Amino acid sequence: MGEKSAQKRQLILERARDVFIEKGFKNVTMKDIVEACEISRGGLYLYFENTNDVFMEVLKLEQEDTDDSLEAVLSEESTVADILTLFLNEQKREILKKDDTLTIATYEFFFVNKFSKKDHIMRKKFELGVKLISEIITAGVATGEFYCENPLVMAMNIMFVLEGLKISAKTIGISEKTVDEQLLYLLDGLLIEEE
Amino acid sequence: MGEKSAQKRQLILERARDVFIEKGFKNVTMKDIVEACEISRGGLYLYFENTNDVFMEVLKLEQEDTDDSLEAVLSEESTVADILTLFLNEQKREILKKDDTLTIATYEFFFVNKFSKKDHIMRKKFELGVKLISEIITAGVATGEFYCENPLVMAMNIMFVLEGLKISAKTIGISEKTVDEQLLYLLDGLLIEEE
Amino acid sequence: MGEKSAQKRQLILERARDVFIEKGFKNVTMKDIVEACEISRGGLYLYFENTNDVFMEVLKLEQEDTDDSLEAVLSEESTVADILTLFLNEQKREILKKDDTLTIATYEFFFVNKFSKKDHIMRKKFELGVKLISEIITAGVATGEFYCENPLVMAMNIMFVLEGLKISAKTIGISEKTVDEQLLYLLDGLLIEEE
Amino acid sequence: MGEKSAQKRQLILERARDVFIEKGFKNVTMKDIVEACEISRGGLYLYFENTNDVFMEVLKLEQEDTDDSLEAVLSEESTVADILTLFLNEQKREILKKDDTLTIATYEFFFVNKFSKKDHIMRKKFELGVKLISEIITAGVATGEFYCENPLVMAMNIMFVLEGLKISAKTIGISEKTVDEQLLYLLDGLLIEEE
DNA sequence: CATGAATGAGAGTTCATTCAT
DNA sequence: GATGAATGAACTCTCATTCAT
Repeated sequence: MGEKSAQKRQLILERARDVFIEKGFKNVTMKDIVEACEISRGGLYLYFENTNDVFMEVLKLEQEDTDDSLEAVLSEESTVADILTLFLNEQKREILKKDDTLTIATYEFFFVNKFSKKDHIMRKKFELGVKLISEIITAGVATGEFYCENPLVMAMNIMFVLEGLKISAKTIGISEKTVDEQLLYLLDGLLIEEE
Repeated sequence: MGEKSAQKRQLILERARDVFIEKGFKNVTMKDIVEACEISRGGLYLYFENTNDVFMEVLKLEQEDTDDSLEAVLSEESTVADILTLFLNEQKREILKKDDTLTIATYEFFFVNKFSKKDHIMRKKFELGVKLISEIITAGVATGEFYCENPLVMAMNIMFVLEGLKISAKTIGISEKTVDEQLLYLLDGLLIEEE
Repeated sequence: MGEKSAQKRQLILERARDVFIEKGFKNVTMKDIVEACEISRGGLYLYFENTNDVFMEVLKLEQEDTDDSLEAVLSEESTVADILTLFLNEQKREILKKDDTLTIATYEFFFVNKFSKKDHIMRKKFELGVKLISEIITAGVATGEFYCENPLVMAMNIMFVLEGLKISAKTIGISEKTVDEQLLYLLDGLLIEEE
Repeated sequence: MGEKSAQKRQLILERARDVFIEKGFKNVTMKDIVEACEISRGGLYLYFENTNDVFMEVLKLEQEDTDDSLEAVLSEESTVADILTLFLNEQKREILKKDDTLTIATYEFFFVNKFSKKDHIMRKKFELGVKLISEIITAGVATGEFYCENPLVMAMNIMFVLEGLKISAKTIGISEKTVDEQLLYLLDGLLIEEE
């Protein structure tokens, strides 16, 4: 694929991303993407086989961006409590974001498409989150900022709560207050109680 | 609608339930339901307007069943810890159930269909769970079995974890061990630590 | 058919008439009529085979009413010019009536259904009109009120103008002023010019 | 839409015209047109949205043809009486044409579809007729061939008679003799009576 | 007579996918 | 590579009509 094609591919993915954000995954047709890209009907098929294919690639790009922003968080020097707060705030933003998320599309996609653990982008993201949090916790325990008996289980717990908040936000709806309450509750569970 | 029609309606809902379990929500067409029910194309429309309509009714039935089984749990006399364990085990079963859940269909349905808080079946179910758990906790605190500063927030926390486990089971996959770990973690957070 | 059935039949025709007025002929389904009559689906078929059948009967009733009102016009003693004016005003009302006419339904019906001259209700109505007008003209000529060389051709001419106005009102739309202008023009063609 | 598509569009309109002539407007389905054109079900939708859309375009083409033939009539040099006769004969032909007219379809179409005066093709055609006739009359009055006090009203009168004849031909049926009689009557009303 | 559930044909419409240019 | 016309499968939905009760 030449330089030019790569550019076109990129363009398609950007436009397709908007479509998935707007309509979720299952509601998006190849026609929708074609129209959003101002490309020819047959043209799209030169780059992607079907909406699954397109969405996978959109997701990969997305992941790269997330990784970058994660790194940014970690590169800042601060106390572990601060880092965790930063991370949780980032999550809060994503949970409450209304019209600019691939969340719904992503869920819909992985309901239907099954992958091996190795190739499972969503799973990887989850595991990365667990790893990050457990490392923060471990570090916090070391500095005496946190108290935690089993950092891994706790990290997973935090991730499940976040996941629970995310899906609830997209289904039953959730207030900012509730999110704050929950994040605070998580943090409180870690902090050494000062008596 | 006479007695007989009511029976047929019931039959349709049962068969439709199976279809939704198998295919989720978005993938189900009126044709699918017609075929599962061995009725005529037009026949289905005598009872339901569209798949939304059918699914709503399936969900209502489902809810009634859940309510009944919840009552069963509560009617048994036992310690609050036992009741909570019972409840969590029930949830565990639902989380790990493979091919007999409306979970995916339900998520798909509520991604797309928005309701007022009042009419939101899924939300009601969530709130019922919160209420149940917080009552158990409060009771447990009274008997001295549990320790908890804010039962409501904790109850919500438990529900979000459960929700997180449920969605994760249907997307990234989850092992029984992980579920057990998390449920135990929740329970541990409540029990008075014996030193 | 017993007394009771005759009543029901009558009711159906009245309700069906409203439906035809509202929707024309081609747009009306048996279902529409059933719903307007609050009768059972199969019930309608006990009285009428199809919408054609229903409409024919509606039209017959309608015709009887028209005949009665025509008679009323003629029974009043007055000059022929007055009678003609009365008749034309009656026509004007029908031409300009907006939402209470079978006009469109009637046209639609006779576009599709062909009858022998003998059974052609619409044709009979036309011929009745011609007969009436030509008699009035002849009478007017006798009294010296009118001038006319060929009353029959003129009567037909008047009927065609009326027909033209009626169809135009329902297709391209027509103002009251235009109708008045035309009716006056017709009358003027008959009156002896006073110099 | 390229050259080729334009050709196909044209083909569709021609075939569709035949269908409308045969079945009127309301009876024609997209399927009918598809079958008449030997294209695929979806193919037709590339060019037209629905039967309304198709019919509108058929009508526009038709109108262009009429305009051309009108011009032809006017370009011939002759007395105004001759021109009027020519015009009326053209109308006569259209009134009596049996199986090659869009008349019924057109009426059915405009019964149901309402337009603003500006966009009303049928109305425009009517107004064009009025204009043409009134110009002929005015010219005739100038040359002394005709006598007429109000050319516009008379022109409209002639158009309404023609309209009445047309609709009557399609509903109650009408003989050539009757048409001739009426056209002669119209002409006589214009000619200076030689005493 | 009367009901209304049930059937099945048929119309509308949308798209994934192909293919000649 | 790129285009976009064309196809045909699949779905939704509506009714005329029948028939057991």
